[in-house]
Amino acid sequence: MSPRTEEQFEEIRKSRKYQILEAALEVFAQEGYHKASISKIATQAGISKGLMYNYFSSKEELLKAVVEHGIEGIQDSFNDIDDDLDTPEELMIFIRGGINVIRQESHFYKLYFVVLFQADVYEIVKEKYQEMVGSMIEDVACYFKLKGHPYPLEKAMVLGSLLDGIGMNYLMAPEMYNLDIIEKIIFDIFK
Amino acid sequence: MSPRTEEQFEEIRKSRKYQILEAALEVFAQEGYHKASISKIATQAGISKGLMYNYFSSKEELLKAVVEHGIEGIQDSFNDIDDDLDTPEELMIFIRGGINVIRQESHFYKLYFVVLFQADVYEIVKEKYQEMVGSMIEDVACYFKLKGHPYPLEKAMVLGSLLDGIGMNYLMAPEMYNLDIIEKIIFDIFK
Amino acid sequence: MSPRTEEQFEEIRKSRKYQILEAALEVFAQEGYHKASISKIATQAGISKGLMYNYFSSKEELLKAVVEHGIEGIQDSFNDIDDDLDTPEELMIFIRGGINVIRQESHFYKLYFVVLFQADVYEIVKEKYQEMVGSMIEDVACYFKLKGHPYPLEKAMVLGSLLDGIGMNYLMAPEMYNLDIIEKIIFDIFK
Amino acid sequence: MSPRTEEQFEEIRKSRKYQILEAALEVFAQEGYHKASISKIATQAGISKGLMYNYFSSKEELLKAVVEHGIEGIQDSFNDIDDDLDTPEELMIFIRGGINVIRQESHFYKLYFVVLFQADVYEIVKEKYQEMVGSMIEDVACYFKLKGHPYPLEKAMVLGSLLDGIGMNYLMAPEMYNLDIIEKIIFDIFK
DNA sequence: TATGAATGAGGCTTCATTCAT
DNA sequence: CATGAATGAAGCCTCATTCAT
Repeated sequence: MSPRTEEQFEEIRKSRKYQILEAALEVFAQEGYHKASISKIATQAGISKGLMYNYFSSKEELLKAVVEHGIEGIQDSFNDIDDDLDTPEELMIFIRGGINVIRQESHFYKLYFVVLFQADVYEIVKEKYQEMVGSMIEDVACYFKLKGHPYPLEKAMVLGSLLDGIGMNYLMAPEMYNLDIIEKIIFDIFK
Repeated sequence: MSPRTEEQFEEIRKSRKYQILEAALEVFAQEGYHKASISKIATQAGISKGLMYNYFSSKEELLKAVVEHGIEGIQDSFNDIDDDLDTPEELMIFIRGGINVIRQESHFYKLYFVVLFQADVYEIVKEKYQEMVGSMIEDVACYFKLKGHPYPLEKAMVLGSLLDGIGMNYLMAPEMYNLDIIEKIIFDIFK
Repeated sequence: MSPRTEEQFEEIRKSRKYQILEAALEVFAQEGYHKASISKIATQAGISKGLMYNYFSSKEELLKAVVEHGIEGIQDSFNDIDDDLDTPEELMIFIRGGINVIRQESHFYKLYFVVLFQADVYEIVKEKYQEMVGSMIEDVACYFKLKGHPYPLEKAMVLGSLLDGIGMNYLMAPEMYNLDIIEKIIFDIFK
Repeated sequence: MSPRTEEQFEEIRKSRKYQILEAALEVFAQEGYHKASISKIATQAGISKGLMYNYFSSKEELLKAVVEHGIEGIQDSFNDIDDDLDTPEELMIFIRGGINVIRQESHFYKLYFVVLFQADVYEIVKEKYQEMVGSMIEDVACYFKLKGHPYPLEKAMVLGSLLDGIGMNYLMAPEMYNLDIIEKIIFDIFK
């Protein structure tokens, strides 16, 4: 067997890292930052505690990486929509996108809330989050301004908050929230 | 000289208990259940760690008591409204009530979220919360049914979620949320 | 009401002290020295923790007093017998006395073992105990010497140990030990 | 350089575990369960407090393991005898075995008593002890039944109690108990 | 004399992190 | 690169003891 090339090592590292990030996302979301233990995350990722520290220098760094990783996922989900937001139809698509994130990225969404309300944890990832949220709100505010709404920014905030609230409650009791109907109601409100 | 009377002891206990509950509410809301330490809560309350256990038998019990204490506060805020919810005016009063809670009971509101997303912690106070939230949603659903809305329950959930979302975001960045304008927008939506 | 006389005070103190000693004996025997809490003993005695310290300056002092108190009880039980030990009949009476102590003073007997095997606790009351045990062994050894036994001291120790062992096991499972039959067997052995 | 093999890890764990069990046996026997601190046991074993929990999940589990460990030791001491108990010679061997346990496994013997009289502690290891004691008593009762004794079970209990009592007193003051002479006396009694 | 609030040391346990191999 | 043994700080909780009233 010839020794592995540098590229192969790089490949291994990348896939390991992904493995760890996925495991960490799940555990953080399930248990919260402080309750989640490195040990459990390592087990979930199928590696040893020691190896974790080869990839992430501390629990905090791991969380930061998980959040970055998750934001990328969210942004991918929104990417097709984000571009333009001019017509009501596009707003509907945006809203539907938001609700789909709730449906599909529930792990990350949960982490989002878990992290948001853990002051010391939030500090760690504040910047990344605000960047993500800010740009979305801005886009939507643009739309409402275009439509002549007197308080476009606040209206956008209301929409954003509504989606957050739906997501939050849906995560708590998915069986009670019929997202299809709720989507219709939201359409009806913001059309 | 002479020993304290029973009333004196009761007085001491009552005021200490209040003192601890307030401190705990603040620290739990700030730090989350797991990060908040009994030690810190005791310091915040100006007492020794040991004394905490003279009033609450465990951290869990303390949390339960804090939540109960907080719910009482909330219910006081809503007291005048709870009764009937028939006219749009009454719904407006209800919404204003919700927003006032966000404004005034921000500690409890934060605790509400902090607890909601920590599965193991939520388990501790599930019952108390569900009772509070359930009855409110029901009242609002009744209103929408009365008004002939096709999905009254879901509509009520949307309103509830919106208030939750507003509360959440307001807590994260109060300086960015103009609650007066937002109140108007919500009125406009649900009138 | 005329103020209480000094004698009355003395009377109260004595009866309180007795009350505490009885409660402590029970709790110590039930829970062991380290597990037993002053709080529990006080409750059992029907007084406050603080008052305990008016009568006994520390937990250790309390234990010492309990043991002294208990030894007095045991010695009373043996008093009628101890005097002379010359005939087999008298030995029988002695043995029966020992077994009756097991039957009747089980609290103290239990404390005896509990204390005996708690090195630091034993240190506290070593002297008292050894004094009590030593004098009994001596008496019995005298008897066996009189009877011409080659190792009277050891024989006495065997009898003493047997009674201790019976007591120990009886306390662990009284329902399994038929003391009447066992008494007969012992008689048979040492007659 | 290269990572440890699984066998190396196993070796480490086995020897550490033994080290801890020995230390724990000594400290538990010396101090009793409640007084013995994990801290002290760890120090005695020459390891850190934290490491203890890598091997035993709690103080209770540690005690259980220590008792099991001790019972194995005892059973080794009795191994040659256990089989049959038919002739007086075999009973003598049994008795000698019991006395040798007193002599050689004094730590465990002391633990036996320490645990026996701490109700809550006894509860932890009840099963293990009862199994050990029960089978011994049974064997001896069988012997006395064979010999036509009217109360074989009680006679066996008397022998068991005698050994317990000897053990107890020997542990309290080994210098005063000449086990060789006592052995002879016991032989003489039960022959 | 009598109470129980208050303290603080110490015990059990968890867990992020380090390190020898 | 990979493992898990090992450490130590920190957290929850208990309890003997003190003290104001």
